[in-house]
Amino acid sequence: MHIRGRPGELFTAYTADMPANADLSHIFEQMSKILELTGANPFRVNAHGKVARILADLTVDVSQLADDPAKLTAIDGIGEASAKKIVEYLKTGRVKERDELLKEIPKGLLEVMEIPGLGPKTVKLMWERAGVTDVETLKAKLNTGELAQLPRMGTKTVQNIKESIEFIALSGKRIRLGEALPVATQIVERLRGVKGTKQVECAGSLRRGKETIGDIDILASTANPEALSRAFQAMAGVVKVLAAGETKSSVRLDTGIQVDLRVIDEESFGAALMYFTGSKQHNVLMRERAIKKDLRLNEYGLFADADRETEAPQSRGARPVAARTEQEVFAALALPWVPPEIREDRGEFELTSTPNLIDLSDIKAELHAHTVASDGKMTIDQLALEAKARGFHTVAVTDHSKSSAQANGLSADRLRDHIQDVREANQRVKGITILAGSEVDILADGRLDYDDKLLAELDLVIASPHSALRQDPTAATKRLLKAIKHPLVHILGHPTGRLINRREGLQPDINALIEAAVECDTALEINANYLRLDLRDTHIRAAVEFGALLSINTDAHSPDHFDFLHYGILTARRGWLTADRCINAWSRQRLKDWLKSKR
DNA sequence: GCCGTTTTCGGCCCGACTGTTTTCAGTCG
Repeated sequence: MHIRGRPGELFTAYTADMPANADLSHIFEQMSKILELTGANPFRVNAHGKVARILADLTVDVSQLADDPAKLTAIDGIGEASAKKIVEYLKTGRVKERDELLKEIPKGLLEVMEIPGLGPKTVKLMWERAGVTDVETLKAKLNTGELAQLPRMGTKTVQNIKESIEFIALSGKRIRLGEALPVATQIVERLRGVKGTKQVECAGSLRRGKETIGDIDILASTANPEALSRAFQAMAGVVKVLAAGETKSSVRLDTGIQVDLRVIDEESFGAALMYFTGSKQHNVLMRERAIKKDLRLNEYGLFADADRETEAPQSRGARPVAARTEQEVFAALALPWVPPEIREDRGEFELTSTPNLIDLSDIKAELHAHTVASDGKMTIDQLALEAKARGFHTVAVTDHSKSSAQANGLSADRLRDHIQDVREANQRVKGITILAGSEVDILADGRLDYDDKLLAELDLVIASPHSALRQDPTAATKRLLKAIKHPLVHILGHPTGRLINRREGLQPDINALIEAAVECDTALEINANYLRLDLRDTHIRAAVEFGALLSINTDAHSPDHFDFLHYGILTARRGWLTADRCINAWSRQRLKDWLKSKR
């Protein structure tokens, strides 16, 4: 899935908020599930699931591609049949095949399939042989003992299903990056302290820096696997041990987070780290790549043995071609080392060298921070000293504007005084440049919250949406475009206003915003607060592709919020951002010149 | 259903763990 073009046309395609994309993705996902349940060809099931994923990742509105089916089939993974269904949906609002499929099963069964431990085979069996049609009938029949009569259905399985139902009722949602990473770091530290332990690393979607994660994956090598597994299962917060094998243990914490530990030989640590880091789709392509080279890739290494009829090579004592480090394995497959954050099957297999993605140490300026003047906890001086302690050359004071009354936004008069205070602080505090800025509300119609005369007095203007976050996409696009094109605006702050797991936010035509941002030399923010991560990874990728400037900011309200930068960096890396496109990584002078160019 | 630097047909990634079995199916990642 890698197509280039201009914004608004076909181009590398990555996620989006277009309703048609989301609807179609859901439809294909549903068809995949029903096909699986009715025992269709697994590859057909998989193909539908893949189309669902592609549609969810697309940044262009799929309806813009539908005038010519060739544009659709040009996308890797979408063939004639899927293209037809997409076109059918856009024309009629339905997909006939999906309607037919829905008639084949009780709708509640799809929900039953979501229960951990229950797959298509079991659900089908329970439906056909015990009359289970939804979660409610399942619950009832679990209690009557009726289900235990089914083949391969013992008391343990029944108990596990009961517990799984309770569990999804309690948690359900994926955990945010900023909530999972501190937990994982603590576990990794703890396991590193266990005697005999050699290496412990985080893998999975957490290592890839995804905005939300399903569970925490940890990899370790040790001279004493039993001790490590015991220590893992005995950790504070463990409420249930879900699995406890020789190489894999799995526990659930009181917070509802599931943590998996894999114990791996030192010799195959790299291969295993790669394998358990994923993504799934990236791994599939890596293994296919191995097969094409007459090699076989698994979590034990890359082996010179493509014969899948035989016993696994590691079981026969075969020596791997590469296994100890990820670098070795990538190199043996004629690939540069790919940073974990971009292992998503979004074009990484076309790389000829490791991209120089932005790093935490590149960031030299914080351009979005609040003080006690609005809703922050720091004084101007405290903010400046914290930024200085983080090694920054510049910090901007950007308190809220008057319409953000809930955040004690500054009236025009208060802002004038505040600017003066910042100027004085800039004289007083040595070793850092303090900019007088404002996070100005973008009103629902796109007007800004201060007049131009006042805005012109500021060194830096971030314009952000804070209200009317449910307006329709067309209005949202118009509103944000107006802010981007405003000659006094430097940065568009948290463009969609989304809150992960809590609020969808605006759904503007992101490509239109990017195009305008490039044209007007306005930077788009990557808000590093883990609740926001706005822009999101796929939007960043599109912005990077079209040469927009980006600004990674923590939106700090207190000193510890500076730590959010890590999440912003991970997200930026997922969007393939390099330091030269990020204004926070520029030198003091270059940044100053750029800010001046808008005055 | 999708795809093609040996293919328009015949393939499609790989292994661990659990619970039920007595040799393995189902699920998961």
